[in-house]
Amino acid sequence: MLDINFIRDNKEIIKKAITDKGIDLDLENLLEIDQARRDLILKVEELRRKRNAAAQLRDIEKGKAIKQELGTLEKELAEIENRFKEMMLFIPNIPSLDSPIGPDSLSNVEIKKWGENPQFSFTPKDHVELSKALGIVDFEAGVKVSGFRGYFLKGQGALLHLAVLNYALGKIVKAGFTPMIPPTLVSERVLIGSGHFPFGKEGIYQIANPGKIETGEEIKNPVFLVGTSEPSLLGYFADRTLSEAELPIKVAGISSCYRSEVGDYGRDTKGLYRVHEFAKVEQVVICRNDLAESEKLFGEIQQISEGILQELGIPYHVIVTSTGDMGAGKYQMNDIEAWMPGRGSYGETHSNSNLTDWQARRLNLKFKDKAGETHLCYTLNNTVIASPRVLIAILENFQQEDGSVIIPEALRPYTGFDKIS
RNA sequence: GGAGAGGUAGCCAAGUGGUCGUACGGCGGCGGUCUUGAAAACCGCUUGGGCGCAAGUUCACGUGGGUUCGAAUCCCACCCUCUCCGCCA
Repeated sequence: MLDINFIRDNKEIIKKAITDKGIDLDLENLLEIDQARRDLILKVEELRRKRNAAAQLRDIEKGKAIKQELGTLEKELAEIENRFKEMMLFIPNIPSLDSPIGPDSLSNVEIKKWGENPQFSFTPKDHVELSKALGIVDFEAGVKVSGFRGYFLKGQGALLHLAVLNYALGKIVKAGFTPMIPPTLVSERVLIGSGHFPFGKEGIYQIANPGKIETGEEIKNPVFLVGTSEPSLLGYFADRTLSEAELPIKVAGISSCYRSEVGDYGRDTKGLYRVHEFAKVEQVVICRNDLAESEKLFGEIQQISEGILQELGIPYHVIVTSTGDMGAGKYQMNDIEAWMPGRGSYGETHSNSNLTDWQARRLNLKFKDKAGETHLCYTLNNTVIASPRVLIAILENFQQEDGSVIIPEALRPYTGFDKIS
């Protein structure tokens, strides 16, 4: 969401953003509705003024007449206001000038490569083969218990999963972030706030109350499972006016994440790459409405994530996400993709985003500056680590000829073992 | 799940159909007087959104409806908090 005044004054910029991001939105129609809305507001307010005056004078006759007219117009205004708000939710953020313009991920641009991809003197296995042989993942049982894309981590697999998360959490806390264990069951409001709604609605699980469904009752306050702790962490600060002195706020959420992946039925159907349920440590930053500062923080949280892969010794590259691939709310987005020998390609493990004030406007998240004026905050978020996806990179990159896997040094204090065999 | 109480500004809290959400009072915060400095005392200032070039106007007392010329106040639904009971990791 953007400021309607800004939209009115910058039609061409908005139109370009809509096109570049591939959003289905008729800006001219929105502006017409906006105009009609404002005309109506003038009329309604004038009538309300008269109504208030008549009531003050106890002029019952006049009051009754105004009430009639006002009722009709207020109903009309409410309808148009709703349509306006709905459309406003679809207004995308303006992408940064550095972002490549293109419709999809094919237009993403690699800007950095780190590490050397391992050269194997034997035929390397993929993580599915490896983990089955090592007995650390059970896909069949996962499907039996949970359905498609279900999995069990067991033994050293379960320990490695927890080790990775604990290691990452330790790192992010050391970097000055406040660790948070947020709700994963959230209201619609926070998902609209983060921008996951209305765009990615089908990707989010809704929790139904079966009793209510069966009796045909309407679910008044639906709840949803988050796909990342980002909405929860942002929701924590919704409707607040922070003081400039406490910014930037840095928090890290550790949570389960749930994704229906309905748009990706046929993709990555094997293994741990695309699962319905995983765990993630996520970093969220809230800062002043200063573009330069937000870009600096964007770099900082990028470094934290890259530092983790470097310490683990996992080769990766960084890509700048194109306008069509970054999502409506984003000003800028970088993905980190780790080298996954089993795929013979990189696979996304981290996603870093600067949303400027797009989320803050939806969330009503503000700060008061030293002069006492209030402004919207800027928000950013980036993955610290997501498991089990990162396990793919660990298993496949550090596999040995005998099928065992060497654990990166940095993880050993957390696993308690240096090898899976 | 049952019974009861409640939701008003940063916090506590008054207001229960007609001068005001320009919201009693208190705390906190900010500024000032006094003081060598501080404390205390005293004085003053302290909600946000929309529309409008402006003057101004309108909205907001948990949320959404309704009754009324007029609603924080009456009615309905929903959400949330607290207390007690029940169940429970």
